[in-house]
Amino acid sequence: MSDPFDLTEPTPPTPIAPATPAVAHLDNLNDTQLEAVEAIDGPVLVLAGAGTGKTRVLTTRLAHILLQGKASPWEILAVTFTNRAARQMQNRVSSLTHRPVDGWWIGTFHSVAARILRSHAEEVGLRPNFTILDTDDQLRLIKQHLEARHIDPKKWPARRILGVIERWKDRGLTPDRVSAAEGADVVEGQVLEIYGEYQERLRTLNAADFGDLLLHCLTLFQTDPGILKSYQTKFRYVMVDEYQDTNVAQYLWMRFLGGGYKNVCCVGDDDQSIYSWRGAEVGNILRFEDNFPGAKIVRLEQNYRSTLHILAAASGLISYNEGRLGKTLWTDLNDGELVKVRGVWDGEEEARVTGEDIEAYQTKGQSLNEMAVLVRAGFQTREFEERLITLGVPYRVVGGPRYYERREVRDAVAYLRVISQPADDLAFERIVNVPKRGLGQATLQTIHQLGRAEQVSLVEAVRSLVETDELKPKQKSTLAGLVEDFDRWRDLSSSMPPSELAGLMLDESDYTGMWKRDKSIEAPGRLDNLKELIVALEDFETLTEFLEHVSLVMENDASSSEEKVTLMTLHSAKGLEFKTVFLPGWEEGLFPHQRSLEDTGGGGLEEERRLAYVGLTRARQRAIVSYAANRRVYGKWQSAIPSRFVGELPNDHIEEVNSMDTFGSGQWGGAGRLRETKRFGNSRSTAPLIEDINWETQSLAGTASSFTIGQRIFHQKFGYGVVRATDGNKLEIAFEKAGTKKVIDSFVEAV
DNA sequence: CGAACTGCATTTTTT
DNA sequence: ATGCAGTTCG
Repeated sequence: MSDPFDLTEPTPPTPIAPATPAVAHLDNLNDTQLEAVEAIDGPVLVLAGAGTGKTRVLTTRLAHILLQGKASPWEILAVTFTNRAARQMQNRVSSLTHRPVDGWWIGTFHSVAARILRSHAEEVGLRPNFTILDTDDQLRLIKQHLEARHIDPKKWPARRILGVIERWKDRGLTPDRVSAAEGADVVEGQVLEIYGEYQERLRTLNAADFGDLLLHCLTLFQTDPGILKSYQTKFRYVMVDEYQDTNVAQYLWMRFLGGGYKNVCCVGDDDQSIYSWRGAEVGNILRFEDNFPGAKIVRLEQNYRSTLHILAAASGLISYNEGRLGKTLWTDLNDGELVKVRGVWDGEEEARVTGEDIEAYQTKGQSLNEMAVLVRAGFQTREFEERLITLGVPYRVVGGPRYYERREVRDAVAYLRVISQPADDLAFERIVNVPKRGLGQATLQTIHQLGRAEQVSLVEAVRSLVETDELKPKQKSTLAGLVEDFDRWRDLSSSMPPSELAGLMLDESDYTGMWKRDKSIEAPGRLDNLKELIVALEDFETLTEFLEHVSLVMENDASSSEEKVTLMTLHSAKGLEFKTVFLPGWEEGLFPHQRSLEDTGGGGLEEERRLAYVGLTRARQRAIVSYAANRRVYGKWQSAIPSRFVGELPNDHIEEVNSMDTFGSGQWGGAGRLRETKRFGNSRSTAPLIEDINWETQSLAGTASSFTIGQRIFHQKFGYGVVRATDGNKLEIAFEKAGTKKVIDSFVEAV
């Protein structure tokens, strides 16, 4: 089958003929899974409950289509939300079909949309090498517009404005399609105008934000039926993962693309819809049958992940939600352990007891990799981190700042962007005075003015400015030199591989020099990141290619082989599973979170409940829910009552664990509880006595928290080592015997 | 121009 | 408690 319009495709390989008519890939599927896999024609909705083998169905189905010779790899579109999911699907389909993934259309919504858009950029007013902006860039742009309109940024934070605009984009609304009444209450009704200006500005910058990748595709499909048709003819099969998380724009997008053959298959679980706050529309999955008449619905209800008590607890909880499509999960597995529910005195005790549990399970032979602490909000990981550090239990926190969001990486990328695309004002602004070149606000203002007046990019404005006497001599010569550098680097870019160019540019611009001179503790790490970036660049032939990779795909796989407990939010835990799952902080106000109750009314609570459901269903063998009677929130102590979700867990499947029993102190009664708690507190306990003693010990030992990188130290448990990094009172130490660990400084002595 | 200061908000996150 | 952003001072 030829592919008339897409010239970028590799030579079409011969369609896959089933090597043998055997269908080995269908072995090991249960009846409903098989039904879903074999239903390849017409619209299909697979309602896949947690742990029911969703990924397996999706990948097997794709492989099945290929192996049946129903379509060639480039005729199937499969979209996911995350790169991780996309990669997983690629790998599994590739191994099922024994074929490389080249030229397949398996990717995230955004990467596929970008791929389509690059081929037709001109149709929506962009050039093919357009830049993809990230949140930081977006905010800076919005701020500029707010400033121009003299809007008080305190009253109307850029975040808020951007939020409104993004929700419009999520709904597939370009500025001209937003009804005038909308946003009337935001910035005195000016948001819509700002949205329009913002979009215009993006075009001038030859840039698109993430939302645009989809939105521009929609425009393209609507305005050019020929192009739409060509894609509709191309994609014989369309598959969508995590359908409950799609927003309206994504729904429209995939409906366009699947509109030719109407062989669309969406997989999802309405009970795991937890992203409405970023525009996901549960209605997409709830209304699938209306949107795709004649759709076949397959329910996957056999759970292979969790033991009965966990599953029953989760099912009981989620049954409090209304408006579900409804599934009855069941399992073959044994009853397993009851879900433990533990009340504790405060957050510190919660962390301490959890830490003890983790050590106990580890002693019993369970891998730390199989344990996770899942929290509602990011700041909650802190207490657990501190506890695990004192215990010397390795952990990793998922969801910190991403690699490409780090300052040095963004700066370096900005340099590349200026080279690749001189019209990229945002990149230019970012690095014009980094490293410090004595070009401040005033200078920038002048450049901006001219740029606006002449309708040219900032770099162009600078070119004219240095011909005049508008600037002070010093700034003038600096800018002239800078533009010269840019030009020289750009010339080199045609003859030099990107990685080499980047190295040269970062050196010549004195960017690396800046960090080498920096004496702060982060500086060495930043230089490492820059080196990493240059290594990453080696995989790319062109700058454009690399920049797309950075904005859409790149991530930090700080994958160490050492076993670690995982700390992360419930949101980022979706799709994962662990033998043992700790679910702390089940208190009213924290979980369900106060904001979710206020903002979205009833819908907010249900989404929180789904989040709880997601949390429980991550557990294969045991789940431990806990709540504290007291918790410090923003530095203030607050008392809390157990989450309503605790009460919604069915009694038959839980056991209440009194944490005090752990210490055989049950006989102490009420007042004793408090004392007991404090007595077992660690050095950070609020009990005055303990704190005083520790201060004294510290000063006597002479171990102030002034360790420096490279310093040699001794630790009671791990022996000798060298300080690798510091973070407040936390130290990262490379021990001679025990490997690299994080420890608290008071446990370490200088030698 | 850059460094220190003050005020203020502070769920969840991918691309 | 803490960080970040915007403002003020040298």
